[in-house]
Order: sequence, then C-alpha cells, then structure tokens
Amino acid sequence: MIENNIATTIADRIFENLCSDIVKGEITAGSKISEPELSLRLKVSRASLREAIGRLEACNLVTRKANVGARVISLSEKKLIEIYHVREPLEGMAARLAAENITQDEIDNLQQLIKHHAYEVENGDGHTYFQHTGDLDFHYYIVQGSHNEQLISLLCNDLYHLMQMYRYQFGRISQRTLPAINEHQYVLGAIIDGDGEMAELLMRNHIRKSRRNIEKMITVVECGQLSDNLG
Amino acid sequence: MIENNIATTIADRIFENLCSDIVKGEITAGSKISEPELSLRLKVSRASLREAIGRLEACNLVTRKANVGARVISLSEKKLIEIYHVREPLEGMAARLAAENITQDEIDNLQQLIKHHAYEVENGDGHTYFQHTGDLDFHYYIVQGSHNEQLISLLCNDLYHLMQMYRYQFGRISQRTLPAINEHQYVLGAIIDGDGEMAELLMRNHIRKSRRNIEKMITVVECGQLSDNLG
DNA sequence: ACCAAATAAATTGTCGACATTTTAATTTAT
DNA sequence: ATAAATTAAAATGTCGACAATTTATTTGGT
Repeated sequence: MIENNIATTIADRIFENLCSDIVKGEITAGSKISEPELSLRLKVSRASLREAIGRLEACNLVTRKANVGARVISLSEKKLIEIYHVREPLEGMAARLAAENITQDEIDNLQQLIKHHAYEVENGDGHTYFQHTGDLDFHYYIVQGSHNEQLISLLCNDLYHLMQMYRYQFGRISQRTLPAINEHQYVLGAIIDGDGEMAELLMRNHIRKSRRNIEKMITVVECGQLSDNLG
Repeated sequence: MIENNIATTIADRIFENLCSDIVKGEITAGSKISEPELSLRLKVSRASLREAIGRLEACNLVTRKANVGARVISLSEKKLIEIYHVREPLEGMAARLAAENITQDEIDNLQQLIKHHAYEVENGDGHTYFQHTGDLDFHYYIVQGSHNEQLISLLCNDLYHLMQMYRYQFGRISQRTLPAINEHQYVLGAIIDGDGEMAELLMRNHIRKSRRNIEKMITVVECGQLSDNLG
C-alpha cells in the first residue's frame, strides 16, 4: 500500500479518512454525503469538510450537484471496463517512458516488489493482498518511473483511488494472480532493457488481458452461473 | 470554443472567470493568487473564492501548498512535451472507441467543424482561430464521441484547460495548420468507416507529429535562431 | 382516497470573524 | 555592516451563523 505525506491540515486529514472509508466501502458506494451529519460526527467545521469533499470530487470518488450535495460514486461493470480502456493506453505509454527514464533505485524497488508478490502468493493467501494493493503498487511505481508529471498526475491522483475502490469492492474472484505476476516480470524486463516499444506492448497486453478476463466473468455472472458480488 | 453549462453558484462563476483569465494569460502564469486581494476585487467571500480555487487546482491550472496558498502553474517546454506524451495514447484510444461508439449526429457535427476550419483558414487569418480554439474543438468532440466517461473526464476536465492555456500563451508559430486539418479529416474518415485500429493509429500519428514539430521548434529556439516566445 | 398547492424542515451556499501559520520588518548582537 | 533573533504584519486555515435552495410534510380540494 502506498502512503505518502502526513496530513498537515484538518481538511487533509478528513480527506484521507473519507477517501480510505470510501475506497474500502465503509462508506457505501452510491450513498449520500451529509455535511451536517459528518461535520458533527467528525467534529470539524463544515468549511474543512467541504474542502475535503471537494478533493474527493477531484479524484472522482464523489459527484456533486449544486444545491443538492455530494454522493459517493456508484460502481458498475460498465465503468470498470471504461477504466481499463483508459488504463491500457495510458499505462502503456507510462511503461514506454519508464524504459527511457527510470532510475536504478526505482528498478531495484520494483524488482523487490515483484519478488515480494511471488513470495506472498506462494506462501499462504497472498491473493487478497495482491488484488487489494500489491498489483496496483506495481502499476503505481511503473507510472512513477515514467518521470512524466502529467501522466503521474492523471494516473496516481485522478484514477488511482478509483482503481483501488474497485479492487476492494468489486470482483475478487480473479484467477489471474499468477499470470499477472509473470506479466509484471516481463514488463519490467523490457523496461530494464530500455526497450520502450516492447514495454508499451507488454503493458497494454497485460491490461487488456485483465479487462477481457473481467468482461468474461461479467458475462458468466449475467448468465447466472456465478454468485453476483459485482455490486 | 466550447461553452457548456451556465454558472448556477457564485463559486461556479468565479471559477469560470478565473479559469478564462488564467488560460488567456490575463492572470500571469506563475503568479500568486491572493485570497484577500481577489475576494475584495471580485466582491465575493473568501469561502466562495476558495471553492473556485480548489476547482482550478483540480484542473491543474494552479498548485496549492498548505499554509502558503495558490499559485498559477508556470509554463515550460518540458511540461508541454509531457502533455503531448499523455495525449498521444489517450486520444488514440479515444479515436478507437469513437469509431465504435460515435453517433451520426456527432459525426455530422465533426464534419461541419472540419469544413468550417478549412473555410476559415482559406479565407483570411484563420490560423489564430484554429490554433486557439478550433484545433482543440476537434479533439474535444472526438473524445466526446468515445462515449467513455472516464476518458472524457480525464481529457475534457483535467487536461483540456491546460491544453488551452498552452495554445493561448505558448508558441503560435506553427506552420502545421493545413496538414493538421488534413490529418483531422483522415482520422474522422477512419472513425466513420468504423475502423478503430486505423483511427487510433492516425490520431496517434497526428499528435506525435505535433509534438515532434514543437520539439523541433524548441531546438531551433534554443539555438537562438528564433525569437523566444516560449515563456 | 388521491393529487396539487402551501407550508415547514432540512440541506447547501455564502459570509464575516477569529486562530494559526507564514512572511516581512525591525531589533539586537557580533 | 552583516547575520541571527525577535517582533509585527499579512496570509491561509477554521469556525459558527445567516441566506437561499431543496426536500419533506401538511393542508386543502376534487
């Protein structure tokens, strides 16, 4: 799990708490965010709370309507597929740029991460860990390795929490943990080789496979052959 | 130029005004945003102003530091190139999805837009119009045509204003107006044919060419062969 | 009993004032 | 005269209260 800066201001702290609660589903998807209720429960002024809500909106976790208020986004299969459609080219480019710009330290970090993933999955139930945070951590650090601030902003600020939210609350039934870890290894290999084109190709394939796997599962669920935990 | 919803709230109005002023350079890039000064000049409370500033931050036009305040982003060649690196795969995917999902009405609209661009450039100085708003309008409507909400959010909310800002304030010396309009025609053609793969390829090439053109101009400028209007 | 209009309650938007932190100016010491 | 320390000014963060809007309830009519 990625944890960055400490909260310096009240709004910061409230944002981080609410963000975590929404991502993990402790604040239900689709539910209303009541300012009076929350400001009372969290013991902060509505000003600080509204600042935090504004940031939740900025990272696409809530939607706001003027004079009506904020509401946690609702999850849907359609949106999840859309996210993968966006990630495929974006992270593909991230991998390409990482092949050009990544530092040795960042490579070391990624190699260690992959080793850790393999170990976790071999020994006991690493599936949950991997699917909740581990997988995304890999993608996160690849994006960081691109050293492209705009790309980092889009993926790590605007999309990351949303991706996390789906990871926590949506289908946890994927059988792709092992293949995914292998594909990570291939991507990183191309990056280490400095082969941007190959890295982009491999990353796009990796994400496309994840999407198609989900699309297949959705189809199965819709045909009533699996219990529906897709919200 | 794309103009959407009317401002329903004070913060909305202030946001739109500030956004426009920043994009056009009437509020200088890199300058500080003083809450007391602005709230006094615009005759609104700091609460409404701060709400607006928060949204400016969300669309990457200002940066904020806790206890220090907001500052208009500064423009740089590096950032501009970064934006093109992000746009290339993102809008490529947008074109691919548009080929699958665009409606006839949207196609008609785009064809009319291209016709308008060709006319403007033939008759008189359409270059300025095209480079300030026309070109981006085309890209904007292609993205809309993808019917992918996540993609639309990223490109039309998080990146659009930033792109506009560079269009207004950065190099207006491109000689690529005519080629660009032709390339637009090709992209739209592939979309109309429903050839997603081709549309993606053409869009990526179109944006890559723009980036390389800029990179070339930057090199020339750095060699002192052109007057520097690159901030 | 059901629907529309009017009223009441609750929620969001906006404001001015105070608290805390940062920045500028002044003082003091070397 | 310069630099560090102290003090003063200004800016941001936070708060509670009021205004405007939305939502829920009640009233009245058919």
